Order: sequence, then structure tokens, then C-alpha cells
Amino acid sequence: MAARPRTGPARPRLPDARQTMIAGAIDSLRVHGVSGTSVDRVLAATGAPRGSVYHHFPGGRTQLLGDAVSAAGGVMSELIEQLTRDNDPAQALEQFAALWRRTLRESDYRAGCPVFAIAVETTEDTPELADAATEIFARWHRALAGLLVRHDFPADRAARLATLTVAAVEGAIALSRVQRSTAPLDDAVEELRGFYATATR
Amino acid sequence: MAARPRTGPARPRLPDARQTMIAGAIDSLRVHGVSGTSVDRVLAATGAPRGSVYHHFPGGRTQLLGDAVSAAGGVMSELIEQLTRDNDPAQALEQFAALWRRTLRESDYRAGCPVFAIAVETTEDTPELADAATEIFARWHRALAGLLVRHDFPADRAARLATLTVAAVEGAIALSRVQRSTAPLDDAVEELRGFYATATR
DNA sequence: GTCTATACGAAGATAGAC
DNA sequence: GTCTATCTTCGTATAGAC
Repeated sequence: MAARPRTGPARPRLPDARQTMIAGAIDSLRVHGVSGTSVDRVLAATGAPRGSVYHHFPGGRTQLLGDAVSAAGGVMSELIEQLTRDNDPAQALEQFAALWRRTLRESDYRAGCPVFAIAVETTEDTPELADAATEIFARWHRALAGLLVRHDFPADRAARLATLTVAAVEGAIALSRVQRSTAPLDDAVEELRGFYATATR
Repeated sequence: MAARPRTGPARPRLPDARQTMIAGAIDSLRVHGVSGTSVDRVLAATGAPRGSVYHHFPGGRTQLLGDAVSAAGGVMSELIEQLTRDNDPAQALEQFAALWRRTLRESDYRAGCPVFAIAVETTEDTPELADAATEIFARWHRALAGLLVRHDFPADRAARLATLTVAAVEGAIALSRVQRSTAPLDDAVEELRGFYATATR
């Protein structure tokens, strides 16, 4: 990923304009999706001046979005890997769902998943985003399928069930957004957990 | 993409310019989402002239999108109601999935669900779209939950399982798009069908 | 009634002032 | 190195010609 193009020794970690813009882009991706995330919107949200974007992201809007997705995907992946390392399947799912319930409520049901935002839009001009999203989903799938295998699911069933879980949680988050209620997420997760418990292994 | 016969300078004045524009808007919603669906794009895809939009849709872009969602939602709802009337749960799901596999392949994994496109974007300027989408999802949920109840699921489990199904199918379609393969949809649906079969009633 | 021409603003990008 | 001013293109909408 893009390394710091600065010279000199250990630069102090200042509250970087670059990091701020990436955070703003992630927020916008969550709420407005890819097409809805304009440079203008990010600038308005962060208060950064216009030219700064092209100083920090020579590739312009495309690079800003790409870096935002990588950053968001990295953080979410680490979280999922931690949850799937320290819990059994039902617990991991429940903790993940709890975080999403909170995000939904705190954003007034406006914010969704920034990685999923890429999956629901075909953008001819930025195919690299699709590749990045695919990799991130694969990482989540790997973590979850591994957890299921460690809990005695056969590999093929674990793989399918991991896919179902990712699809269902992402889908339910979207339904919860439009319905302005966590009920779809709650219901989907409850059934999934029942599935984990009763599934033949 | 709307089929457009190129028969010289004079386009055949076909069924209805209005219907053609709605169809074009639906196609664009499927591929590019709400923010990505501009009037320009619909015009380019349909070959309709600029002013026609505001003649047929005095409410402009907002009305065009609203009518497109209503039309698409109506067609899809009738299909789902038919499938859930004439089949058992596993069959209905399989037939619905088969249609989506076909759509994914034929669109080269570019087209998704036009109603779901609304659920994944928060658009402050068009809240009526969210309401329309909510109603359509409710209609699908009703049809599916009813089918499950008729197949001996208790009402509360049927309701949750219907939510899980809608969320999982929509989520899996998106994953299939970005992954350019029907595998996510196939896997999610196979697990769901197993769930239908083994679930305690 | 259909379409062309255009006004007006938003958005991506760049040049150059400080 | 940061920001402002500006170019260009795209997008929504309207006026008005035919």
C-alpha cells in the first residue's frame, strides 16, 4: 500500500490531513456509496481545502476511494479475525452483530458497510475497487470458515455457511437501514445462530 | 441495457417513450445504484431526447426513479408471490435463485436488484424511495413467511426465517457480482435450503 | 406533443499564488 | 508545501422552436 512519501527519520504522527480525508471518505462510502462519494463531499465533511486532495492523493478521487477501502477493510478484517479467534461461532456472530446494531443506531440508520458499498455498484471507471473488495470479503470468509471448521463443521459445509453468514449479515444491515430498525439484523442473526447450533456436523 | 434497433436516423416510435425510460432507469439502478443513475445515463441508454423526461416525468429525476422502483418492485413482487404460491419453500427458493443466476450471467455480473440498490444508499433528497423499498421488501417478506407457515413453521420462526432468506439472497447477489461468479449465491442458497429442511417446526 | 438549445450549478482536476 | 482561483465536463432543469 502507499507508503509515506516523506524523507527523514521517524516522523511524528501528527493528526494527518491525509488520514482525516481517508476517514471522511470511509464515512461517505458507508452512507452514500461509491457514486455518491464525491471529492466535494469529503472536503465539506473534513474541512480540507480543495487542492489538498491532489497533493495527498495524486491519483485523485479514484486513489482516495481505493485507499479508503483498504483502510476500512483492514480494520474490519482485524476485528473479525480477533472475534473468530477468541469466540465460538455463535458468540463471534453475536458480538459482530452487536457492533453493527450500535453503528446503525448511532448513525440514525444512515451508515452501512463501506466494503459492501462496492459490491452493490458496478463502476466501470474503478475496477480496482472491486478487486480490493473481493480480497477483503475473502479474508472475512477465511476467518469465519476456519472458526467453523475448528468447531467440527466439515470443510465444505463450513465454507458454504461462512458465505451464507457474510451475505446474510450484509444483506440484513441494508434491510435494517432502509427500515430504520435493527429488527432485520436481529432476526437474521438469531436464525443464523440457531443454524450454527442445530446444523449436522 | 435497453435493446435499441439501429434502423437509420429515424428511430421507430415504439410502444411508449415513458415505458422505455422507466425500463432504462431500472437497468441503470440495477447496475449503477441510485446515485449512479443520472438522467443523462438513462437518456444515453434509451436514445430518448432530453426534454422528454420532463414531459413524461414532471417531477424530474426523482419521479423517474420513483416510478422505476415501483414498476420493478411490482414485477418482482408478483413473481415472488407466484413462486411462493405454487411451490414448497425449497423449490421456490431454488427457482428464484435460478432466475438470479441467469441475470448475473447474462449481465456479465453487472446487474443486481434495483430495490436493494435503494437500501444500501442513504439519499437525503429522495426519502420517498426508501419508503417504497420498505413496502416492497415487506411484500416479499409476507409472501415468503406465509409459505413457511403453510409448511408448518410457527409464525415467529417463519417471520425470522423469511427475513434471513431475503437478506441472504440479496447479500449473496452482491457478493456474486463483485466476485464475478454465482458461487456465493449457490452456496448461500444451498445452506438455506438445508436450513428449511432440517429446521425444527 | 417532440425535440433542440441552453441556463445554471456541481464535480473532477489543475495552475499557480502565497 | 498549502490553499485559492479557475478550467472543463457532467448533470438537472427549462425555454421555446418546430
